[in-house]
Amino acid sequence: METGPGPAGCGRAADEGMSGKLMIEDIRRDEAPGETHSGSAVTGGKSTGKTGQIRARNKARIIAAAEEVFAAKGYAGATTAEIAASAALPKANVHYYFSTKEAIYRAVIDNILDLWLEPFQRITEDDDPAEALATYIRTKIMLSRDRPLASRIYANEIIRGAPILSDYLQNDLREWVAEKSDVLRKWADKGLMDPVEPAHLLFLIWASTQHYADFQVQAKAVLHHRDLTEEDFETAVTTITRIVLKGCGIEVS
Amino acid sequence: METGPGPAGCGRAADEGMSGKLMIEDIRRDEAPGETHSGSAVTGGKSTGKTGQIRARNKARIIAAAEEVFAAKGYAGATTAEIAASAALPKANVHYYFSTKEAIYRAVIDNILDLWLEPFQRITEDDDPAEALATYIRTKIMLSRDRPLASRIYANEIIRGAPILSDYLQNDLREWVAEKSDVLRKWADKGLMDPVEPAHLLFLIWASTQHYADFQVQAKAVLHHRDLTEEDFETAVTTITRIVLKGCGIEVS
DNA sequence: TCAAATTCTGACCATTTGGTCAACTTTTTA
DNA sequence: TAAAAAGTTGACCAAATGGTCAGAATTTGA
Repeated sequence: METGPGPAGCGRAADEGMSGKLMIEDIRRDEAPGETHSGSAVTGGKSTGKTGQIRARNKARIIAAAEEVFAAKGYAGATTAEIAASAALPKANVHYYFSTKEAIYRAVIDNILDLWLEPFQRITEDDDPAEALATYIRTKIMLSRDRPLASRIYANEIIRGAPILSDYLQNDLREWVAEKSDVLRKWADKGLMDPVEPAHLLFLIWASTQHYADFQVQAKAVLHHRDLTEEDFETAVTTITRIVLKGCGIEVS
Repeated sequence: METGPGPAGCGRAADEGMSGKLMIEDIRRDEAPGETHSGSAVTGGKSTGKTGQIRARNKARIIAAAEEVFAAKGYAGATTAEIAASAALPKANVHYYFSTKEAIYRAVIDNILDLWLEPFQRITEDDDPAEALATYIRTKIMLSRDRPLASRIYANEIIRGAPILSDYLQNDLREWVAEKSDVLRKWADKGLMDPVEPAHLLFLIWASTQHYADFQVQAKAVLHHRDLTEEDFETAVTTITRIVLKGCGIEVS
């Protein structure tokens, strides 16, 4: 029997001060011994207080290292030893900051979520559809370019059935999609675009943009055997944007 | 150090008679003891000859069971014990047919590849763009509906960097995409569609159709908490088809 | 400056896991 | 029908892995 991250549950974290940037309930749970410092897992960076300096720095290092390992090997395939090695820390030291492998994983995922929804939030009814969608698509592609590991980890989590993100999917994401769907419907009502099934349009955009991170080796192999270039990403933006806008009957002003 | 499937290499299999349906080089490699029977791993099914009856049946059972486990847990997360349990066979019996976990995995992947490229091959220059693309999109969505596990395993393999499929990506897939790109360009030349970057268009179609298998829990959570219905898939087909065709400036006759 | 708090780490351990094996049973073949 | 071939399986093993811990080293605060 797999020991993996228990099927959701996500006990609310009553822990550290986590700069409340995030409305999403904090996935984080059991950390290490005496957590009494300031600054979030990574965001905090150089933190403010004098204490927790080392702590914040090391946790960030571990999370960064873990991101690489989890992205390449998946949850089960990642070993704490490899994460430790990648962070250039003794394994026991890693366990000083994160009591379990799952805790590391949660921290990594937690870290990714802001990144994921922020560009999404910016779309509002008053925006110009063409510009709003174009910007959204571009932002998503750039995220695939700049944070491919984050994208892969997210993809992996969802493919596995979202063992620790099911709460997030069913609450936060669901709600936000409902909101944005409203926006899209309003645009359609105003005659600014065709009445396209909103959620499915969003799926199409997510899928086709994240593809460049998740399926990077495939794109690479198919396009020219070499690493994707700036130009590739630019072409991706152009192609997807054009198809989506024209496909939805959106006039480009 | 991970023991995972070695980075490609894919030694050509000189083994069993594999009904040569597939041009793709057989991934399969080390099987069990005395392989001298007929019928492919699964396709063969009830096979023809008298011998190999049990063998074919059991291998198919193991592969089917393994598909479930690999899809849910990923390569590393899957255990031979769980695969055996899922196939309702003793672990030692599984190892009688497949000497290693990697061998099982290769058989599973091998089995998926036909499935993957067959609908793709049907697109030719003489087809009507609208109809050809519509059919392709529909077929892909139906594949996501009917074989979600296969899709997830493939996605997982690519996300991990295609450790055993890199040969396939760089040869077969690459070549086929080049061919189909030609078709798309010809269509554009004939004025049947806009000159869209072919490979990126294909990426968009692949990504947005496979999304319904790979990100099924997400789609489920976002749409209505329940399993995707026939109608959901139908809406997906309609939405994607409309956007792609209109977006590429393809007239629907 | 010195005690308390925090951080660091090598050694260690229980469990899991992929894989082996020899004895046994069933099926095939002649 | 009997020997050969194929299939079955419980018991076992070495390696890998997540996690613990006690003591040493360093940093912090008064």
